[in-house]
Amino acid sequence: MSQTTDTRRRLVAAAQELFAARGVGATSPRQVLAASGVGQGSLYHHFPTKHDLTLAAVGATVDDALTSTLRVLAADAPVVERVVAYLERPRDALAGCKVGRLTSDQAVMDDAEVRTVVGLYFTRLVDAVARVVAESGLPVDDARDRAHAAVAVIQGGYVLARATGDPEAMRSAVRGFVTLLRSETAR
Amino acid sequence: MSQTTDTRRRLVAAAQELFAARGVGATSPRQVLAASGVGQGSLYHHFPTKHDLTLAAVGATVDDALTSTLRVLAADAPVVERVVAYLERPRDALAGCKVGRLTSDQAVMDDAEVRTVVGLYFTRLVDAVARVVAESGLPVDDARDRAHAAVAVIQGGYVLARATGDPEAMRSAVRGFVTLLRSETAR
DNA sequence: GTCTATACAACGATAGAC
DNA sequence: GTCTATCGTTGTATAGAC
Repeated sequence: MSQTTDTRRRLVAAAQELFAARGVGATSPRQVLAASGVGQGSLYHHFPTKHDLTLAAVGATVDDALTSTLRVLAADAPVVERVVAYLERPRDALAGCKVGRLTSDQAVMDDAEVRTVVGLYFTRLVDAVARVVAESGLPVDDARDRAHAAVAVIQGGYVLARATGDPEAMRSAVRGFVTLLRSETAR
Repeated sequence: MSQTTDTRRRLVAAAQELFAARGVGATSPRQVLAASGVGQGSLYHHFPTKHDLTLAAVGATVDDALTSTLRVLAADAPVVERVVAYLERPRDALAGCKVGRLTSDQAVMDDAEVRTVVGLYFTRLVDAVARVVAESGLPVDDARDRAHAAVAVIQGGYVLARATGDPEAMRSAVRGFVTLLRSETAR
């Protein structure tokens, strides 16, 4: 593995962490430098502008998140339980969703390319959940509505937990939704 | 009405608009000046620091939002329909929630006083929805879970709509949740 | 209370030596 | 590919006249 590649990775990894903790707009290239331990010249060699660094870091974060979520949804279990497994997955509620938080980050929304990457994450996530729900035999449109609601409960759970400073808010929202989901199935 | 009060109001109104459109961290005192038409000296006379201006503007936005939502929840209708009325309320989904978006705004989360105001908004909102749900006779804990889920669906709906650039994502999430809510009631 | 002018740090980015 | 030094701009805030 070349040194080039290694430096690049350290920069991207440092950017991913800082973006997750403080957002893109509130993170400066200088902070990424300090966190990664590389020099200023190196950063601008690998990533000429902040846009380039942001695209690489957000792209990596989106890939990681999608991969691990799709694995949970593909488990060998009844349809409802696979959706419930997604919903009840352990999460750092107070940290917020690494991807979802970017939708109110002006530095992201002002950058068409990065915004597209964030949009694709949610499109694919909702599609994956909808496919699972549709296995139950529910009409496709209804399955998509359920999928949107499920993903929204998680994203909103993050907002509630962060706003109140209480991770229990996320768990309460999930419990409320799962109860409704199961009560329907049990009918 | 004194000129002092009027200048103050124009500053707060301009700050509210800019904060709603671009967030607190991404809005500078200079932009507030330009939008309000007042001079630099005036701003710093009424609000010595950005913190002071932020607290006033966010406080006003929270008050407005809470007041109008509580009115919807107090309508004269069956319990489930009052919750549905809150859920189906017309919203500018692509703009995001003026309050919810602040939970991923670093300038807000770094300011303990402002953060508290945002937290209280959601605490009160969830409490209000939970009280309505509890009128149905559901145990209090279950009512609170439903309320958290309902508010989360809306907040998550904003995230989905903004991420995908499609307001239909919010409507789909709401439809999915309302269907589950009504199916339970109809049992 | 409001104005103009200014201070000082941090921002994103570039220059040019090695 | 990486370094140190520096650029021009904007951020938040202050000074002092009116």
